[in-house]
Amino acid sequence: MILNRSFYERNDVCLIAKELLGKTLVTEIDGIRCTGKITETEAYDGRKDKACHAFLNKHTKRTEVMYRAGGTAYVYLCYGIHHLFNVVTNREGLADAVLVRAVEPLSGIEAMIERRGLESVEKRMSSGPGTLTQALGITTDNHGHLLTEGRKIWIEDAKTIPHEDVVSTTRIGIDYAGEDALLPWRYYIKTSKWVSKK
DNA sequence: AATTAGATGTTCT
DNA sequence: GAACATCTAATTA
Repeated sequence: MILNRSFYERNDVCLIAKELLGKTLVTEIDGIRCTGKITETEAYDGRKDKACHAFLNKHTKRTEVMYRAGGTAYVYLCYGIHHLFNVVTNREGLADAVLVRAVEPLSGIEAMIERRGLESVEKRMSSGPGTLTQALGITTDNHGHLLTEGRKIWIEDAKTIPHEDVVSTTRIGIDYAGEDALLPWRYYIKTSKWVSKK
């Protein structure tokens, strides 16, 4: 079942980031269907989190879609090279988002290997925010796409990971955010090897 | 095993 | 110009 608006529009981005663990991320790009189990996420809060691109209601061309309704894809180019995939959450006007940082490949493996330029499946294929998007074929073309329609990109429901199997720790690459860099808003599945950094 | 350099669009100074 | 929600290959120790 495809996750719908009521899942994404809740007013608790950290809860949604945790609940996204274990769910299935699906892409159907260039006619190829690929799926992966979400194993690592990070939460960003537009109102109280300095690390968020939309902190203090900041509007730029890039952040505009973060203010849309929950369930919208926010894809941006990082370091001029990597496409990072986020899910916008909360109601329209409240700019929260969850960054998907790693997935475990489930199907469409051949296409993922091809896109990543690998010979076989290995950890580095999709455990990292820049690599999973490359594996699944996600680019800034998908920026602003609705995840609730089952077209090109969506997320399907799956069993929620039990609380004791979820690790909550600090986020990566946001040292510039001062004290907010210490918030334990990165979540990953303890038993999974498909995690960028333990 | 740990550190460094190089790739490079968008945004802000 | 500088910084940035990164990754890889090469270098150092």
